[in-house]
Amino acid sequence: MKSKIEIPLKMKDVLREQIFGGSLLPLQKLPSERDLSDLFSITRISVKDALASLETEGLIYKENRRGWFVSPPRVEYNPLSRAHFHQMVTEQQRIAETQLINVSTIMAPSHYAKALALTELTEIHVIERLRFIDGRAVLFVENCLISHFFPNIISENLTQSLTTLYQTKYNFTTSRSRFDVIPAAAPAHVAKALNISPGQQILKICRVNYNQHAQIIDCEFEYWRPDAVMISIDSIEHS
Amino acid sequence: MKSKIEIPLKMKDVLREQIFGGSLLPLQKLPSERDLSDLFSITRISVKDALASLETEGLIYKENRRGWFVSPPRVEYNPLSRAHFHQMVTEQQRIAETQLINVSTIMAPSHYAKALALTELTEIHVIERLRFIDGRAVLFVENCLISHFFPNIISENLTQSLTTLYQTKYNFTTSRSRFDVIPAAAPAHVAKALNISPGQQILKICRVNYNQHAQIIDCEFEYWRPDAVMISIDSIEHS
DNA sequence: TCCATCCTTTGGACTAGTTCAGTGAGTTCA
DNA sequence: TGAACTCACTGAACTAGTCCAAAGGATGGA
Repeated sequence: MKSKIEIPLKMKDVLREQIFGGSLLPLQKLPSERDLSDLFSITRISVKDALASLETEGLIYKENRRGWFVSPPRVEYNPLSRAHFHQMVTEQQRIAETQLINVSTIMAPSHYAKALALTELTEIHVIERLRFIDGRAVLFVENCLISHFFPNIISENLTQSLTTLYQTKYNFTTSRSRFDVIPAAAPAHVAKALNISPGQQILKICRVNYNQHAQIIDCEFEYWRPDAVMISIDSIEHS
Repeated sequence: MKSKIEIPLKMKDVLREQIFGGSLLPLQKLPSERDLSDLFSITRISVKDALASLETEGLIYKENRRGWFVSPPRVEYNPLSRAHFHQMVTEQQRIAETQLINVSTIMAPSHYAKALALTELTEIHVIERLRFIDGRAVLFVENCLISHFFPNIISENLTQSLTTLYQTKYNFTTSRSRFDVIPAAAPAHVAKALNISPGQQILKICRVNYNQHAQIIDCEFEYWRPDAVMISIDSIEHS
């Protein structure tokens, strides 16, 4: 009975073809899982498997209890470049937005203390922001600033680039940065902000920035929707 | 009826605890899906969901029709560093092996031609290799060399570092490299070599290397098991 | 000793349903 | 006009099974 393995393959192929062929456009909604299961005469579990598979290919993405959508092209992101988010996105003819989610001032818990190489209790500001490309939430960012380096920063406009703020208001330039890229699962608070299910696959980037005096001044945790980005680095740009 | 959502969560929590607690050691096999479904009194579909979720956390991995295993710690990988695979792995107190899968000499098909910036029909060597860490296949690599730069290279020992070979035999040093990191799905030939199911999530790295005369001499496609690696880059190392 | 063959175990890929909980559009009402 | 409410629709999370194909250990014969 060949049909058992061929029908779900066919559904994947049909959708893939329509996406590449342009019948389904970026950000467009796919039919519901129930409708697809009727259309292709397969069970919803098979539909879900096929959709999940197209998702890991980066062709489609889902929003919690809203449905499945066609992924727009990836943005190219160079974590070593000085360009900030809005600049990078605009250069690629896309539209960037930033939304401030939360700001808090706390004593650094262990995972932040470790990233910042803190050896004693230190006060930090945690700034949580959500970033959009073409109206779609693709990136959740947590910035952790060692608070004594940045007096009164929390009363500034925190929707703009923090790097610019460091430079203009505190006279800090980023002389060095270190970062790790890790395929990971979305923590609950990130999943909520990005409107994905907790535990879903995301791309995590941990950055540590040093100022011109070789001091660690802040670190950043970025959580990207995995279909939205590609990391792109050229060694010639910083040699 | 709370039990419906709590039991699968419990299974995830139990396994996670045992992994972090050390009751389940790296490379150790988990009970079969059927056994887990009996042990926790949930269906195999729920077991599969929970296991898939632990997989995206990077805690476990599977091998085709063999079972689920506990993931060893990630290796740190700096694609910009000159260190080759064996050196990098050994420095991290792990054991590296390389296995030659296939070597062929062909006219560059479009996806290779694009990466190599070729404008006309050009002959290339394609070297496919499988890399192991602590006995586990974690990385599939395709190297594409523009053949006129490397006369007779295919009769060399291709299990060693190609970069070293470029230097000692052809007097080429890598002066610049460009690379992209993309969360992607495993193509069929990669899935087969890594013994994962086709379409499973992997981390793809595309590298292009330039020699000291600023010529593109080869490119490389790396396909990593996503739980096996973290990309780690420090801007100070190349400034 | 070696090698082919069998047989058990494994995940892979399905069918056919149910219940639950957010989303969001449309309706109601002060 | 605008805020609150309703309700159909969505994916999320399950249950309970079936059949298939590859992997690999056990078996047995040359």
